[in-house]
Amino acid sequence: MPTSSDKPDPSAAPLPSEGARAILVAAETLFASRGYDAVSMNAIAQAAGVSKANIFHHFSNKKALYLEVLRSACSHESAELLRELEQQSGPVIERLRHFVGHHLDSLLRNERSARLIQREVYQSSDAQAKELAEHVFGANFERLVELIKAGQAQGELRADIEPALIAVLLLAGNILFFDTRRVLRHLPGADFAADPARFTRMATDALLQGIQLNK
Amino acid sequence: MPTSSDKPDPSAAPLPSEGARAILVAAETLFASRGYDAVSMNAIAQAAGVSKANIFHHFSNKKALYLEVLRSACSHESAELLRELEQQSGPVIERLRHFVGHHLDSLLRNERSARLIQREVYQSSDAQAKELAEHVFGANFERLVELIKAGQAQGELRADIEPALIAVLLLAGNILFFDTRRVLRHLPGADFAADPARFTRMATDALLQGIQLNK
DNA sequence: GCTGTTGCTGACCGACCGGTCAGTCAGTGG
DNA sequence: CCACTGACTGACCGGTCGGTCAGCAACAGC
Repeated sequence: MPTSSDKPDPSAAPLPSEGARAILVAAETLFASRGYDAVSMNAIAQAAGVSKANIFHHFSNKKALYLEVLRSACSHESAELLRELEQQSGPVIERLRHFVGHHLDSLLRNERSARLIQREVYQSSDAQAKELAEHVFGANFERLVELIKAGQAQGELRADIEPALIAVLLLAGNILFFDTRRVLRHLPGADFAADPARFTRMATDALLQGIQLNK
Repeated sequence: MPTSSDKPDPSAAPLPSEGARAILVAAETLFASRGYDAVSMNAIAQAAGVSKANIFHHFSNKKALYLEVLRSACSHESAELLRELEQQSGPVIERLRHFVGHHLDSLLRNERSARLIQREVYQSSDAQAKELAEHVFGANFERLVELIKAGQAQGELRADIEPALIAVLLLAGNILFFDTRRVLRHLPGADFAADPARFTRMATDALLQGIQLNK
C-alpha cells in the first residue's frame, strides 16, 4: 500500500514537513504570479527541485496543494495585521494613520500572499465570499471598525458616517495602489506611484480632512 | 476580402464578421468569469454554438482571440466613460459626484468588460502596464484630472493636493466596491454593500468633506 | 456546365495535463 | 541480521489542450 492520502484538515494545523516546505514555497510563488490554472504540477516540481510524483506524495491533488498554500497565506497575513491593530495606543487618528501606512507596507512586503488572497476574493462565489468574510477578513475588519467607532465616540471623527464605510475607504486607496501601481506609474501626474509611503500619507490626509475647500 | 464597401468602418480595426460576433461574445463571457488559462477553445466553441475549427477560421490562435475580446472591451469601456466626462456642465463638484456615481454604475453594468480589463491590469508586466496606461486609461484619467484641476482653479477644491491623487481616491472606492462587493456583503456593519448608488454617494461625500471632525 | 471563393466542419495531431504505480533507497527498531 | 517505513523517483496512464487540414455546401461570375 502506498502512503495514506488522507485529506489535510483545514482547521487543525497539519504537520509542516521538511520536504513539503519547498513545495509550498515554490507553489505559492507560482500560484501568486500566474494563477491556479496557468501553473502545472510539472512547473511546481521543477521550481521546488523535486519530482512531480513527490508532490502527490505530500498533497493528495493539485487543489489540495493550492488550498494549503492559500491557508498558510491567510493565517500569515491575518496574524500580522491583527497584531498591528492591537498594540497601538494614543489618539485614534494617529493610530489610523499608522495602521493605514503599515497596511500598504504589509501588502507590498507580502506581495505573494496578498495576490493569492485577492485572486480568491475577486472571483469567489457567494459561498466562498461568505467564508472569506467570516474566517479571513472578519476579525481584522471588525477590529478596524471598532477603532473607528472609538474615534467617533471620542469626538475625533465625524459620527454621521458609517464606521464600516470609513474602514472601506481607508483601505480602498491602499488596495488600488497595490493592484495598479505598475499602471499608475505611467499615468500623467501620478508621480506618487513610485513612493508608497508618501501616497499613503497624502491619501489618508485627504480622506481625513476632505478635498473640498471649506469656505 | 473586404467586399463590404457599403459599410464605413469607424475604426482602423478589421471588420467584425457576422459569425465571428457570436464567438467574441461567448469568449468574452468565459474569459471574464474564469480567466484566460481556465477557458479552452472547446468550451468557447460549445458556448458559441460553432465548431472549434471555426474559431481558428476567424482568429489565428487563442491569444489573438483573447486580444480581440480585450480590444473591444477596452474601446467600449473607454468610449462610455469619456462620453460621460465630456458632456457635463455646472459646478465641478457636482460633475465629479455625477461622474463617480456613473463610474460605479458603468462597472456593474459592464461587469464582463471591467473584469477582463482588471485582470489584465493586475497581472501586467511593466511593458504591458505602460501600454495600458497610455492607450486604455490615459485619455479618461487625464480628462478626469483636468476636471479636478478646473475645480481647484475655481476654488471649489483644495489646491494643495495633487489632482491625480484626488482622481485615484475618487475611483478607489468604486473599484474596491466592485471587486469585493460579494465579500463586503458579509462583513459586519457594511450593509451599504447591497446598494451601490448609496455607497458611491456616501463615499464621495466623505471624501469631499473629510471624515475628521472639524473643531 | 465549371471554377473559384467563403463559411464552416469532423477527424486528427503532437504536446502536455493531472494523476498513478512499481520500485529504489536511507533510516530505524528489534 | 531482518522487517518495515516514509521520502522519493522514472515511467507511464487516459484525457484534454491548442492547432491543422482536407473537404463539404452554398453561391457567385463566367
